[in-house]
Amino acid sequence: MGHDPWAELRERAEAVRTAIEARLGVRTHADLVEAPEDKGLFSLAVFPYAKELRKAPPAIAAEAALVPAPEPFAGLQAVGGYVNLTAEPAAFAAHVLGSVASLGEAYGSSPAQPMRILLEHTSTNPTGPLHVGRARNPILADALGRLLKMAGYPVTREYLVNDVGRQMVVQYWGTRHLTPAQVGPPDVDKADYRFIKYYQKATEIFEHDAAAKADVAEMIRRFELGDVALTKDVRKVAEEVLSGILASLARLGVAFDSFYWESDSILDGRVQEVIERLMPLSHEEGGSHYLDLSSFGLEGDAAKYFFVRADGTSLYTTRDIAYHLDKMRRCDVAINVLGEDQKLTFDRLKAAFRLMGIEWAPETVFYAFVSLPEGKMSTRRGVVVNLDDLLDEAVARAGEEVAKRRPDLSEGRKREIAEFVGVGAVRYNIARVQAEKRIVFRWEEALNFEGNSAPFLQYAHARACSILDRAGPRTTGDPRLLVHPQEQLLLRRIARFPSVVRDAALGRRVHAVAGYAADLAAQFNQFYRDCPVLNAGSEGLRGARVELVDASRVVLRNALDGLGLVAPREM
RNA sequence: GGACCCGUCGCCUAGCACGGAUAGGGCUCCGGAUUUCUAAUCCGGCUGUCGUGGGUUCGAAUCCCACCGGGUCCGCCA
Repeated sequence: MGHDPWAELRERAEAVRTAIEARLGVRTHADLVEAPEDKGLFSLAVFPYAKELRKAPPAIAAEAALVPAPEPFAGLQAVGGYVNLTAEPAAFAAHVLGSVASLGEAYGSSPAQPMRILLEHTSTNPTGPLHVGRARNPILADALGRLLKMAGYPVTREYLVNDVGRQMVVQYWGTRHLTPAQVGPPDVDKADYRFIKYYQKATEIFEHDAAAKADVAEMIRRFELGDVALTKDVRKVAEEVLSGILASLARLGVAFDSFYWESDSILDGRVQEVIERLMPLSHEEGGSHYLDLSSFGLEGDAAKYFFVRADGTSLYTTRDIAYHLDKMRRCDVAINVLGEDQKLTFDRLKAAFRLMGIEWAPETVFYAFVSLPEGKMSTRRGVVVNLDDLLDEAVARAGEEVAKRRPDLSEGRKREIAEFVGVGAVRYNIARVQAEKRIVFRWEEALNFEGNSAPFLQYAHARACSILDRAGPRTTGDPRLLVHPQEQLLLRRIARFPSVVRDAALGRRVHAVAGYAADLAAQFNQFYRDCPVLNAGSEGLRGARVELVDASRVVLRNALDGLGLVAPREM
């Protein structure tokens, strides 16, 4: 029994299609599609054959329906201009549950693939706390990483730490010249909140203090000319802030396998190597150098890719190239998850690679921004919702719900449930939307606990666990008894899971799994309503339903896990 | 100005790369369901010019063209 029952069914259905086309004697090819649920598993629209056969589609469908169909199909039905391939319910149930049983807890995952994937995401500048606008990056990317792993690919999740540049130096200058009293108390006693106060105060001071401004300008100059001690000191500040950011991400369930520090690439000479390599390809303008990318579909300023200033110092573009050359050595496929504001930047990077004669290029997944009803989030204008605030609020709200629903539980247990419900609600609400669609952040939507939400999925999982707890030791059931319409609909969803995961991973479409999971949970709830498990009519049916609930539990758990959500035993 | 992205019930959203059967969900609102496995559930009802106009096709939310509205970018910043 294979790992992917749906793919196997589709393969058999494709063979039926081939047989139909042979019987009709057509050269025209028609596509097999998944059928509407009340019409079978797959269906074939015969309209494309009509022209070649010069016959009416219903007549063609009737002729096509005479072709025999293999197990577990029941046969072909002609309906108008369509031929539908229906499943024989008992055989279908046995087929699906057999597949699940063969993989057990790992059902949904595909065989290991050799292609190494390096997934870079978040990589937000280590100057302060993460806000909700940026939080879409880790939520989306972490789920993508989980789904890729489930689809069989070895994935390394990497954070590019930009501990280089003027912004970092300004912040460092603040920590050296300003006192905690001057910058004021942070909103939260956490490194990312503490250090951003220095950055904010420093930029404020430069507006009216010319001496201070000159001082930091001098520091930036020293930094850019390669002052090693200064570079290392600045990095220490970045490390502190990063620890705060990582703590927030950890609460979301997001972790990294590696970190790439930009300062390292400068100190160990990798950036200098890139400059030397680009020089022969470059044009010079006032002592600085750039690549001309105008033959790659770029126009105007966008076509001038400056990589070294007149004083010989590097630009972020140079370090970007150094970074991606390094990445290229460490993986087969590099995926970067980025805000849509980075689109042109990456077009330029890819063009630069081609100019260098490099065939390889990183792949990009872009997402649109999360904005507030009043407009764009802006740290400078103070119009932001920090990720930590959102999580705190979500968990507090979840806590109220738990207190209402489960007064029987201990305080500690209630807190645990509130945590995964609140955090899950936030993750799900962002993961469920197509990346390229912009999201307007509204509290009432982000904290939705019913309908299409994480708690809805988690609840279905807890329900399944509860039934299994009460069911006691497993008895052998007969899967061929699972012919109730709700059972068949549930089995159909379970069957599709491995394909859904693979398609989502390969298409980099995380939201597809969110939609699938919600659909699965809804169907499980309908099955729950119509099909008693513990009090099923016979031992054989009871055993089979217990097995179906267990299969549902595995799929719900793995779907939740793929989205980075906790699958609770109770809530 | 140019490039790229988005535009589907009152609100949010799926479907669009591979065109097919009455365009699925969720929220809101109204009305129901609990001697049975967790009611964060389920059922019923209301709600749609798929931005607009053309084109291709037996068939268009889906493909093509134009336009409208919104977003993002076009630094020797990162």
